[in-house]
Amino acid sequence: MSGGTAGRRPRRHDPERRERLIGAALAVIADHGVAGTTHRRIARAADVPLGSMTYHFASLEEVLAEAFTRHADSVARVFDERLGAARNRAEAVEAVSALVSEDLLGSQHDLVLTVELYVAAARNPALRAVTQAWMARSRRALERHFDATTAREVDALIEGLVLHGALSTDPMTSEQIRHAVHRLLR
Amino acid sequence: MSGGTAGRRPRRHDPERRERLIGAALAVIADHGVAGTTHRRIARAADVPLGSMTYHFASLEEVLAEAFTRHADSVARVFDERLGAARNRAEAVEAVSALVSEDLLGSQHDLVLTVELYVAAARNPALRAVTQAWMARSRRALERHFDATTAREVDALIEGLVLHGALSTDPMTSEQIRHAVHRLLR
DNA sequence: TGCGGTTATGTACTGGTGTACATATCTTGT
DNA sequence: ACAAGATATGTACACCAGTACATAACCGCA
Repeated sequence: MSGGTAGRRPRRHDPERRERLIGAALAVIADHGVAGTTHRRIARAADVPLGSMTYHFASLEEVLAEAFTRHADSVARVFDERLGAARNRAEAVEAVSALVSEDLLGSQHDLVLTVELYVAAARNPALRAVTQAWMARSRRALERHFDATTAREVDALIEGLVLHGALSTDPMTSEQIRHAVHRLLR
Repeated sequence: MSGGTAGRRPRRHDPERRERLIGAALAVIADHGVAGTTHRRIARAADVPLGSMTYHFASLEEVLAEAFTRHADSVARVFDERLGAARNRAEAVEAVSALVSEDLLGSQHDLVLTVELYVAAARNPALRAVTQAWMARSRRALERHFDATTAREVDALIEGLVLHGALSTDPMTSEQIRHAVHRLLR
């Protein structure tokens, strides 16, 4: 209908295209998984020609690394904010509950990205560095309110609750999550 | 050296080849991830010709489904045994600790397989059924000793401890794991 | 023993992939 | 205004994947 034998498409002035591409990559990963993420799919999602990918990124691995780095950063920022706002231990416990049920479990998009990152990191050293930096940052945020041992344990519980929520057809309610967090930290 | 222009290789009588292929598939998944799992790689790992794959399985998806089903079964069996042997709540708590630090975190092979299953399940309904049956079975085993709410919470904690252990360069010790489990179940 | 169907094997085919690269067009600094 | 370099675009190529299928060898059974 619209295209047919489309001629050369008009060149677009598009600074920050690289950033847009990273965003498109995250969308594709969320939709199709790392396994289903290709140069062509990302390009289509961002509405740019294939060649634009190879111009802006040296390899597909580089795209993935940048995309996951951005994802981890954005989740970590929320983590920091939630816990930074807490003024005492009770508020911190509440912050963790809210973090899990509202932020982490709230968006199926982010949920899937996180799990995809986990498995990709298991095999890619660059991505493993990303997850480790992220874990360290989370723990540091938790240690503003809890001792090191406790921080580590809560971190593991959070991880489990998230994963459980991502996979179960019958995910836990906010109340159940709050109950679990309180129970560990009581 | 050995092959050159190898002629037709002698046909082998090999009942249970199908089962062997499933085992080979698990090895390949552990080594290369689901993304890096191909008919050819599995065939090479099991030392059978490519055509044998398409004879025994209708599709690669079918191979994955059968492989993960076997994996989940074998992990669930250990789960059942550990908790079945516990005679009271204290022993059950100890069983969970041992389960995590010895069985679940013991083998890098199984660990990787589990994470790979998680992400594959996020996108493949057949595999999602596998994980859900597995989750249900775990919870049932836990409910032999704990009420439903507690069972669910422990299940999540286990999941988190395992994932944490799979990704961290600095995994928790058996003592730390025991401490975390006791803390939730105290 | 011979026959039928099950199992095994090699190979061809189509499609999609990452990447390289020649070309075209724009922005920016002078 | 103009050159130079940065950015954009289309296309080609080599490679590897899943799958289909024709052929061959074997087992079990009458």
